[in-house]
Amino acid sequence: MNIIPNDAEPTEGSATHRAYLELREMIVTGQLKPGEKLKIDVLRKLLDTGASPIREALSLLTSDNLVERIDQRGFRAAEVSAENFEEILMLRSTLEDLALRESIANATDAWEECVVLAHHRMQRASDTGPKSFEPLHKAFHMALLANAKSPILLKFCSQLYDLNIRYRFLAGNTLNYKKRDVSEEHAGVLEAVVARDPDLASKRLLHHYRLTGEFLAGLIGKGFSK
Amino acid sequence: MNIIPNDAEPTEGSATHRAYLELREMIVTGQLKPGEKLKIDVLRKLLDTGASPIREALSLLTSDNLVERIDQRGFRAAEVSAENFEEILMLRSTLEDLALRESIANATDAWEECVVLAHHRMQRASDTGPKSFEPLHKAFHMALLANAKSPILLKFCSQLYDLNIRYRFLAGNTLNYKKRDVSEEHAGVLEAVVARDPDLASKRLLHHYRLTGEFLAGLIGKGFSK
DNA sequence: TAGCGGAAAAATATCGATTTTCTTTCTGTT
DNA sequence: AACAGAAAGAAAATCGATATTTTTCCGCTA
Repeated sequence: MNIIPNDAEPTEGSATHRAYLELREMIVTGQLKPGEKLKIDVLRKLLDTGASPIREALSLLTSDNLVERIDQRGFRAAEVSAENFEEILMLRSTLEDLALRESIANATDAWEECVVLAHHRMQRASDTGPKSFEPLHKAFHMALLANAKSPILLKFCSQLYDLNIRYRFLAGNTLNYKKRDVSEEHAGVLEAVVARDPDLASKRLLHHYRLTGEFLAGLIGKGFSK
Repeated sequence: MNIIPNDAEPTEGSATHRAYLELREMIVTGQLKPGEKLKIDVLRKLLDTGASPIREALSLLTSDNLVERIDQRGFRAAEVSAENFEEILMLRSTLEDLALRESIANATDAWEECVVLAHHRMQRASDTGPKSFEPLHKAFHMALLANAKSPILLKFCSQLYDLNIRYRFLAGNTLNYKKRDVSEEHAGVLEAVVARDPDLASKRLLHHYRLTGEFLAGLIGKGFSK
C-alpha cells in the first residue's frame, strides 16, 4: 500500500480489473447490500464503463463468494446470515491455524521481517480511518500466513478474510472494533511468531478470532434485516 | 471430445453455462493441457459461440482454480506440479475430514439413504467407462459430505475434488485406478458412515486418499513435462 | 553478433446494438 | 373476485465490430 491510496485508480489496468476492485469494495463495505440485485445497466452507468467489464468483474467476484450468479437471471450481492457468519469463523479458524503453523514451520528471517513490518504499518495507521487501516490490517494477517507454501490455502484464507470483514462493516462502523484490545491481541500474535512458537501463536490468533466473532455476533443479533 | 460427442447439451441453459461445462470438462480431462494458452478465438470456433460467453466461462473457471487469468494477457489452463498435487491432497484431507465429521454429526435417515444410493449407482457403473463412472464417483464422495451444513466448505471440497481428479486424468487413463481396491475402500467408508462412526469413517476416507495420493504420485514421478 | 528500437501482426479487451429470456401488467373468462 | 393466458416492458445474454494492448519479427547500430 502506498500513500494516497484511494482515488488512485486512473487508467491503470483493464476496465474489468478496475470494475472488479470497485465492486468488491462496494460489496465488502456494504455499499451494495446483501441480496441486492446487481443490475448490469445500473452498475454500467455507475462505474462509467461498458457491460462486458461489469459482467466479467461480477463473474470473478463469484469466485470470492461475494456475488451470486443465477443463470439467465443476473447477479446479486451474496446474502448474509448468522449461519454464514458462523461458518466463515469456523473455516477461518481451521484454515488459518493450518496456514500459520506451516508458515512458522518454514520460518525465515526475511519472512519474520515482513511480518514485523506489516505489523508496524498497521499500528501506525490505527488512529486513522478504516479506509487506510483496513488494507493494512489485512496485510498483517496475510503476512502471518504468507510463508506457508500453499497458494490454494492462502487464497481460501484471503477470501474468508474478506467475507469476514464484510460482517464488520455490516455490523456498523468499525470504530468499536478498534476500541477493543485488538492492538494487544495483534502484538501477542506477533510476539509468538517472532519466538517461533506455533502453538502459542495459533492459540493467540484463534483467541483473537473467537473474541472478534463473539463481539460481532453480539452486534449482529440473531437476524439480519435486509 | 470427439465428433458427435455426448450431444447431450442441446439448447438448455445459457451459452455461457454450456461453455463453462464444456471447458471445465476439457481442462479436467486434460484435453486442454496444463499451462496451455486459452485463446478466445480458438475456443470461440471450437464451441461455436461468441466471445462473450467464452470470456465469462473462463472467468468463472478461475474461481475453481482451473484457469489462470492474467490481466490484459488472456487466460491459460492452470499449471500442474508435484507441489500443487501435494497441496490439494493435504487440503482435501483436512477439509473432508472436517466435513465428513460434521455430516455424520447431523446424520439423518434421509441423508443416509442418499449416501447408500449414491454408492450403489457408482458400484453399478464400475465396469463402464470413466465417462459415466466419474460423475457418479464424485456424486458419492460429495454425498458423504452433503449433510454438513457448510456451503462454503462443501464448495471448497468440490473444487478440490475436481483439481484432484484432473491429476488422475493427466497421469494416464483411469483404468489402473479402478484396478486397485478402491471398491473395497469405498464400501468401508460407507459401512462406517452407516454405523455413524465418525472416527472410523474419517480414518477410512483419509486412508483412501492417502493411498490414491501415493498411487498417483508414483505415476506422476517427480516432474511434469509439458 | 548481440542488443535495441520500432513497425506489423496477433490477441485481448471493450463497446454498441440486437436477440433472447424473464417479469410484470393487462385482459377476458369463470 | 380470482385466475389463466397473452402481451408489453425490463433485464440479461449474446453478437459483431472496433479499440487497445501485447507479441513477434525485422532491420539497424554498436
